[in-house]
This record gives sequence, structure tokens and C-alpha cells, in this order.
Amino acid sequence: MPDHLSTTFKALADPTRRAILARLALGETSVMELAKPFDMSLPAVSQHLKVLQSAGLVKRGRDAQWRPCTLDARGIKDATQWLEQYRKFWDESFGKLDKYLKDVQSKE
Amino acid sequence: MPDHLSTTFKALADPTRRAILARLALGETSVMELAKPFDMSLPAVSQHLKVLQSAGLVKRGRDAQWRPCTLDARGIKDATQWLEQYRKFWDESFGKLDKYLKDVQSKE
DNA sequence: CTTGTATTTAAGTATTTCCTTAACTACGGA
DNA sequence: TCCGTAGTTAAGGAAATACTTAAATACAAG
Repeated sequence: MPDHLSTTFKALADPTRRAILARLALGETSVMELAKPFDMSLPAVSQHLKVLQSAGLVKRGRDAQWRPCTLDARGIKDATQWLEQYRKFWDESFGKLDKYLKDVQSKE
Repeated sequence: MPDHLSTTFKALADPTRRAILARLALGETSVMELAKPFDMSLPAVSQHLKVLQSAGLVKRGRDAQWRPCTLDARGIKDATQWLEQYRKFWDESFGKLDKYLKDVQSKE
């Protein structure tokens, strides 16, 4: 129903889900393992993973009874690239603005 | 109540609010002007602006009865920098991964 | 001081989110 | 086949979200 980017940013707007992504940045792991740090039921973590998956931020596999999770580049890329449009606005100190302009030029 | 980054990503997770930011990227403008493209009441837009403001994405001024809006670099910077941590995961084609590794090295 | 313009606040509502517990499915091994 | 481990689905509820209309506020100009 909603656009893809809204789904992705919504997924990122939760500290539990961002912590899951941080863990996955270290490498593939199971749902059990992911759930350990959180004071929350397993179904809750499973539901967070579903949100992350449909946002294209996490991919799931199958290994016997485990469903290993890894980062999915797609969602991260989409969000990053959208924000990239606004890069010239964050820290407009001349140094960084100068770097920005050079980068833009080098792409032409 | 929630952490700053959650507030910021939540603010970005709405297409109307992202459209407002897109308009503001072109320059400062009024609430009336911002509201025009949307099939939505003025209070609704005003409420969206409040969300953007508390996420550090928009700054407001005062000029007679107008409350001009501009982009606020802080929120954009925070969100971008958080995602930056994951840059090495989006498009791990060797070319871009190579560029990433060079960038990391050049910062040391 | 009244009117018009710009904008916010208040109050109410439908929908969505994030969690819970209970029940279910999937797989491997004895 | 029965059991244990891993994980999901279902059902329900409290709180948050995204809107609405009506009323209030802020300022400029006559």
C-alpha cells in the first residue's frame, strides 16, 4: 500500500530494529541469537524481522530449523540514496560544500 | 520520549513530509505555499511541519504573520551519518567496494 | 479597534504500530 | 513416531499516527 521508501524509513524508525541491523552488520545469524539482547518475546523479534524484510533491509535463508538473517543491501541503498540528495545541506562548512561540488562535477 | 534517531527516521517515513523537504531544498517558503500541492487541510500540513521540526529536519522563522520554513541540516546529517555505517553493504560490486575502502583509508 | 491573512491548537476519530500470550508449523534425532 | 528446538501465525490490546473541523492566536493595515 504505501510507497517503498516510506516502508524503509518506517522500518529504520525503531531502535530495536536498528539494533538488529547493527548486529547483522557483524554477519549472518539466527533469530534466537538476534533476540538475546532484547527484553522482549521471541514473536516480537520475529515480527520486527518481518518488517525489516519487507522493507528490503534484511534477507532470510533456511538451514534446517534455523532461518538465518543477513543484511539486504537494497533497502539500505534506497534510503541512503534518497538522503544523498540532501547531502549539500548537512554541514555547509565551505570545506564539505567544496567537496560536494567536486563530487557532483566528477559525475558529469 | 523516544531517541532522536527514531524521531528523525519516523519523520522521514511519510511521503507528504518527504515532499515538503523536497520543496524546501529549493529554498525557504511559507506554510501556505508548502500546503498548495497537497490534498489536505492546512492544519494537517502544520502538524507535519511540527513533526519535521522536532526531528531537526526543518527550522522555522518569523516574518510578520508568516512562519517561513527552511531545511535544518542537523536531522539530515544525523540520518545520513547513521546510514553511512552501512555504506559498505549497498552495492558490494567490487568497483564501489574498492571506492569505499579507499575512502576509509584516506580518513586514517 | 476591526477586519483579513497566516498559522496553530484543540478535540475527536479511524488506522496502524508494537507488544503480549497461546497455538501452530518445520525440521532433526532417538 | 514422538520429542525437543527454532521460528511463525493468530488474536487482542494500549498507545501512537494522520487526518478532520472548529476555534484560537498573531500580525498588518485601514
